[in-house]
Amino acid sequence: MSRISSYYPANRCNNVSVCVTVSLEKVARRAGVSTATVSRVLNNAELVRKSTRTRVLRAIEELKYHPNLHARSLAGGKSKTLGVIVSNLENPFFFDIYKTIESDAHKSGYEVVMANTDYRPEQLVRSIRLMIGRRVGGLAAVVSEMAPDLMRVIEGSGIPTVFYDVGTPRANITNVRVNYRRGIDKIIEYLYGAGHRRFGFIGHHAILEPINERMKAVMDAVTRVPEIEVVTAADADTLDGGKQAARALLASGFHPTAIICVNDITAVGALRELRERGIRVPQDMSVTGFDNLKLSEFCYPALTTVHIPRERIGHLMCESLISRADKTPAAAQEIVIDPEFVLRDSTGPANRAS
Amino acid sequence: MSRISSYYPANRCNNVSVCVTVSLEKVARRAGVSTATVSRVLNNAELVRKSTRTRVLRAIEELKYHPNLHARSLAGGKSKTLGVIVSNLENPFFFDIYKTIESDAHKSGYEVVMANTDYRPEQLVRSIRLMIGRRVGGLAAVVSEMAPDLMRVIEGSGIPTVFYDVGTPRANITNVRVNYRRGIDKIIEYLYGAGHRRFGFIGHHAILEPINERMKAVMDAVTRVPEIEVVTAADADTLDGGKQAARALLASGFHPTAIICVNDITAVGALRELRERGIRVPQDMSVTGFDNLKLSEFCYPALTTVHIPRERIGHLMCESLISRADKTPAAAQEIVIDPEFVLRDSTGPANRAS
DNA sequence: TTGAAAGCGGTACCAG
DNA sequence: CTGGTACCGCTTTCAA
Repeated sequence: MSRISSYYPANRCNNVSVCVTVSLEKVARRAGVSTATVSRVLNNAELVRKSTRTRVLRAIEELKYHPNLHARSLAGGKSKTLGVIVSNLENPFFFDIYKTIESDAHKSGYEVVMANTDYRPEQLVRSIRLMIGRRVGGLAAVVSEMAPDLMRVIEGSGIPTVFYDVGTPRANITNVRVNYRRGIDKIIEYLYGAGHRRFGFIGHHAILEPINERMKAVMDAVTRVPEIEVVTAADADTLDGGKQAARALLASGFHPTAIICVNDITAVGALRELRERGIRVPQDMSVTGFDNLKLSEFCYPALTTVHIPRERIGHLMCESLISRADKTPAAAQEIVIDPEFVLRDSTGPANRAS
Repeated sequence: MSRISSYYPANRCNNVSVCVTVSLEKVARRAGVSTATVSRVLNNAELVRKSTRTRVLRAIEELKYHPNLHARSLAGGKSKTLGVIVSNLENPFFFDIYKTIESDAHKSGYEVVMANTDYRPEQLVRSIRLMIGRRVGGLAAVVSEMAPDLMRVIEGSGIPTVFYDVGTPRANITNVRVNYRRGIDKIIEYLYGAGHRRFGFIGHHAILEPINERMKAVMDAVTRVPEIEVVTAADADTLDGGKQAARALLASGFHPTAIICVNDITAVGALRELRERGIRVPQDMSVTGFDNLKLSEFCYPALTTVHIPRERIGHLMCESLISRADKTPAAAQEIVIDPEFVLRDSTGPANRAS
């Protein structure tokens, strides 16, 4: 139930439009100076006589003047704005990177505009166009999806860009990526050592393509060590998705002793499904995550996972952008990060009885 | 360790700047038409002869033309952009509302720009100025903090605005709020009925002010029922914050039988602290959350909490904005939502032994 | 130190 | 249907 009460009659809009269009010119007129002077006060305050400045400032105050940013960047030609595109801000993995970029950008006097794609390629394209249209000074794409000839569009725009996870280096495009294979290998190595031979792999739709590195790393392990068996399942990159995927996996008839999840979020979802079925972790089943989110310490049992340094990634991406945007010509490059294994409570020796 | 490899020498930037400034005019010239015609093709495609349009479209394609959105909104005067400001996007509570607004906005042809304040009033002010500067067509503020005379600035801007949680209705400002008191009362009522008399209350810094409704509701309960005792603690609105607050609470010497948390995130943090100390939930201690995040079902034990309909709130906020932005003059109003109690596994009878 | 004026890249109205 | 053109609000020479 909700209560709705009107506070103002619908037609009480008289004095609102007063301030609808306060332009530089009006401020100038009120202060008895030219628009150029007002502009100077707003920017290089030095070049204006103090008394004049005070007068202008007062006019700005009285008129509640807010400069039109569109006009500003149109006239100025420069941007001081970075665009950040992420696949799924709901997953703290992306949020942590986003937040670091934003924070660094602010420190350098940049504004940030964000776009979320929900892993949808059309949305990615849309967002890229939007960012180009806004003439951002740099573009960071933390996405797992890709769209045909997107790279060419970006290259054509000439905007300094940095991709995480996907894409290839180009003239104006730098790439940051994590060596997921190494991470997966470390997990399998550990589990194998603990006696596990039958693995379940839980991905999410965007990562399911056989081209994906994490997926491939798992499948390659099977090829390498014949005694290993793997069955995979995938659903959305959410808690629910992980739960559903686990359910599908367990319904397949295959009986893994360990479930390797593509990330911590889906792992927490899987934990829930196991708990509901009375399958104990790690006694009956081992579960691993990936990312080392804060949540992986707070869930129960705490997740064995692989640490991906999200802050470091954010710093690298932002720095790459700003250094190029500020005309310090740097080479486009590729940066690869090695992840580290983190042992917690969700894994243990294989339960041979099962 | 990370490997860094350069793919391109630093000075290979020759053909990049080719496309740096493709304007309407260049497209027009290439297509052999006027800028007005190109503009028409981009907007009211109907009014242009098909052959002409094809020619223009081809020129756009060849030049990789992307309209400058700043110029567009400057000339057009209108915005088709909504601003959304939130306190802490890291908390899914805010994200869920944000996502709903964004989705609804897109359906109505609006773009969305987001700003995160981290509960900092200065950041709130900064963000509001930014949104006004961008001349957004509507502004949604999902924030718990407030800054002096902020409401006046917004009212002065004339931008259709909707606040969640804070603020008061004005000429152009609508308010949506949840009756937190009712939610807290339901929790206390349930716990009291289960025999609990000594409560701990965990807030977060932004909510700690005694003016805050949730805080007050708890304190009022104490006044109403003399046998109830409450001790409060607060930290950040994060998993860690909840954990720290729980630790502080338990270190105070006071021995509650139930801990009421301001929201689910801090509750999950508190659960972790209790687990580390070997305090069983709910046998030794009951814990409640607030918000009914997805996470509250997936944590262990699943949280007893209060449901806040975040999607509904998002819909309401967005609709309020768009209806006003599209010149359907609607009254500014206040909308109050009643939350519902959700019983799960983190609460039980008071443990009289403790 | 300050003002006048030429754009920045579009939109939209008015003629043709 | 299409072209010419007057702005939109601000920055930035160039002169004064």
